[in-house]
Amino acid sequence: MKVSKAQAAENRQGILDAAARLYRERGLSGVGVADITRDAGLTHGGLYRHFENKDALVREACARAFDWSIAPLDGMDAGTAGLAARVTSYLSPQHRDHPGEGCPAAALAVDAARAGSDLSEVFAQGIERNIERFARVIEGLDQGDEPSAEGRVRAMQMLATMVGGLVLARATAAGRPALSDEILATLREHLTAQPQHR
Amino acid sequence: MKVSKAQAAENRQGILDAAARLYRERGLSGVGVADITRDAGLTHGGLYRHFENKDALVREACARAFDWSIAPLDGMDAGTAGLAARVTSYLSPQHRDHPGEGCPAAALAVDAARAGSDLSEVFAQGIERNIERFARVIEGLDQGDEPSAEGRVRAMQMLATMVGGLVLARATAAGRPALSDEILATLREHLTAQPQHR
DNA sequence: TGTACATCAGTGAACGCGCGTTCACTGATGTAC
DNA sequence: TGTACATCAGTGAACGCGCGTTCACTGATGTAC
Repeated sequence: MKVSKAQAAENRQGILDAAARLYRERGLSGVGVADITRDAGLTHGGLYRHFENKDALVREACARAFDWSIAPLDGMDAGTAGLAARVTSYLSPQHRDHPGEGCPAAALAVDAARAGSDLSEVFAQGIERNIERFARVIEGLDQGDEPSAEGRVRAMQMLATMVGGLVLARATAAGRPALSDEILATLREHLTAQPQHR
Repeated sequence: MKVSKAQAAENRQGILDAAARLYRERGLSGVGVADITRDAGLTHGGLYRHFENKDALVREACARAFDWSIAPLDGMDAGTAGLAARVTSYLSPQHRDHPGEGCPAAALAVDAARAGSDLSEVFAQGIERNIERFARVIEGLDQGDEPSAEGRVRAMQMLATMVGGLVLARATAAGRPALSDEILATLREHLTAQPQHR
């Protein structure tokens, strides 16, 4: 049956929410469209009233996941305290064990690299925004200010280490929990100490 | 028809070679067993004379990929020159564009995190070996020597940054080549300069 | 404000397809005598 | 060394299954009068 415009818009958001979470949890090829609509409380047939095909859904879901993961960086007070908190939470066992609500770059970047250039563009935007926001926080700048080249370099270093650390920690978590924890703890210490002596 | 024992062993190796390459190129769920045996010049039915199932093949192929990717570290002369060369080649556009012959951690760690604990154990072993070899090279030690705790920490930092950098560069390569190149160049510079002033 | 009707979000059966795995079969290999 | 035969690596058709997508249908919505 037909449904009110407001309800339809809500259903669309519900599908995107479910997709963003499930894709990060199980990967782009580990989730079927029926899994997603079922999770959103709908049946699979109606999906195509909202999205052209699975690829379009994936793109929107990834973009939404990046929006969510970047949002906390905007409201952050500049300086080392906020930065250290962000690093600590990023490299926490909680984040490692719950990719569904976590960083889309760490969860899906490898999948995105194998998909077409449309999805790569979404990731490039998300990663670029992450670099910019990180650079601003590192340098203690306001929203409008342009970060310096040095700040951008530092942001890339931190992001690469965080993403790589989380990826390695996740790959080893089931097989050798002690190694996984060691990786997280070591990098957490390194990255929260770095700002002072560099 | 039956085939000589030598030929059968050769075929088994051929299947593993093809699997190790194709899985790194397209991901664990992006390649079918028929793709692999076809690439090795065989048909799919005979696969199960060599491997119990797809999971067992994946595990052996990943272990083999780690063996290959770690081997160059053994013959390396200790010191910053060899280390810098390794970093430069790891974070090169060539490595980014040819995952099939590259680092299995960067190519498959996310897939491994979603698979069972058996595969995670393979990755934990491979990553642990990588950390140890890297720590030895950083500290200029021989094969038998145990690296120090500090060397191990430094190795984890370098590896995480390299893996994260390569993953981010790959995810952005198709959509924004300039950003992808910038990430590689920035991290290359950072990691090859670091040994002196730390 | 009421009424008639076109719209269209959502349903669920059906489709074609590719996957991992099985299995009866083939015929060269390698062993027993 | 020759011969007979059991072994088993490899073949290719077949299977059940889950996937993305399509489509005829339903009936509440929201518009036209």
